[in-house]
Amino acid sequence: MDPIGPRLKTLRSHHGLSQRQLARKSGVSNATISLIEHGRTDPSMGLLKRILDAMGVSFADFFAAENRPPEKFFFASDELSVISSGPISFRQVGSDLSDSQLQLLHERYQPGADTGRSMLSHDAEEGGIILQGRLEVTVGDQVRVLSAGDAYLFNSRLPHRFRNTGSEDCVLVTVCTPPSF
Amino acid sequence: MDPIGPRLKTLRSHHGLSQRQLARKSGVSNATISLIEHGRTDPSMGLLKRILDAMGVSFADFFAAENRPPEKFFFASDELSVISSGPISFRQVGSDLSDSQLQLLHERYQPGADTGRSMLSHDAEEGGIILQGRLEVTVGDQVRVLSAGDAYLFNSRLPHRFRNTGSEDCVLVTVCTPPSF
DNA sequence: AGCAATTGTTTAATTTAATAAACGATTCAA
DNA sequence: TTGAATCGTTTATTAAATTAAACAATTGCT
Repeated sequence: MDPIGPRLKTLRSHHGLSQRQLARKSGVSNATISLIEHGRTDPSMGLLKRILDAMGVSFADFFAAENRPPEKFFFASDELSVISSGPISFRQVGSDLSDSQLQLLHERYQPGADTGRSMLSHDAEEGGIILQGRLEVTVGDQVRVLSAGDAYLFNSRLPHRFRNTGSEDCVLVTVCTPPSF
Repeated sequence: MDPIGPRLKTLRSHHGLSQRQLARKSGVSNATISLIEHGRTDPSMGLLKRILDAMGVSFADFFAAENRPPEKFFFASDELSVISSGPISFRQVGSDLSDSQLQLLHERYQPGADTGRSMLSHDAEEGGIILQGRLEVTVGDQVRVLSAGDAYLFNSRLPHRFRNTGSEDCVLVTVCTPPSF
């Protein structure tokens, strides 16, 4: 496993707590916290949970991300990578999302553009906000035409479809977690 | 967290393994596996990891929160819930995100609006695309002024700040996973 | 200066987890 | 009906985590 000691230490300092303060809040001895942070002991799950609880962090949160921060934070408009062209164009924020949990896209649907029905098996979640034009969105057995300012949010396991039934381009910002491609 | 014993037991049977088979694969005694499944012992992290490794399951997977799909998928423009008003206004897609991994916002910064420095302790990731106006974004020790079409993407653990240094409103779509509030 | 209250670390003692081995209960084959 | 092999559980022993207490170093207050 990866060193949880340093992770715990930075988490503690981010909360502005000393080893002894955290020890009091969690009911764990300060010695144990020191030993864990230095990797000199293999803490039990129950003990680790008491420590994380004291800082309001769940196991899911703590183990969720071993993803290092991306070195590139800002993207000029012309730096957005074009993923696909044709009747539907995607402009993605960031080029390599292998370390990222977030896929942010600027999309444009030409009149008549249609994704077709897609059923994604992986457990993801996606949403979007319409900026311009109209878009017909199908999720499960529900269908709705959204226009500028409207939005959607659903679990990607559900079958879904996007279609521009209007006569003008439809522009929207979408997001997916984790990235779908 | 919830009792890991029953969860581990169902995971094991789902993999078609007996206690002893799993014991051999993981290098852990079968007695220990029985004790864990019955909650009669508090396993150490290293031990639990060996068991999960034998089944190809990561901590993140094991503790990943089971998120049920939201029953509401579509949101009309005037249904976006206004989270905060003042110099910065947030319009959020969805009202209750407790089951969601995705927080999608339509934001408007008035001239001079400033979030101040914020250091979030939870491990999240956030991004956004500028639609209108200009916004000064600070991440770590980097600063950049973004304008329409530009974007950002970073890990929320890093200290960051948003500021509208221009003379007109700045409009953007942002996303955060998991939700920050 | 000094005293008091912190900080993080280390060590001996204690509590607890982890193992090896035995247990009774099944199943299947001879 | 045996015997062998498996299953999950329980117990005595061993190994390791956890603690309490003392350690040296630092900070702030008088």
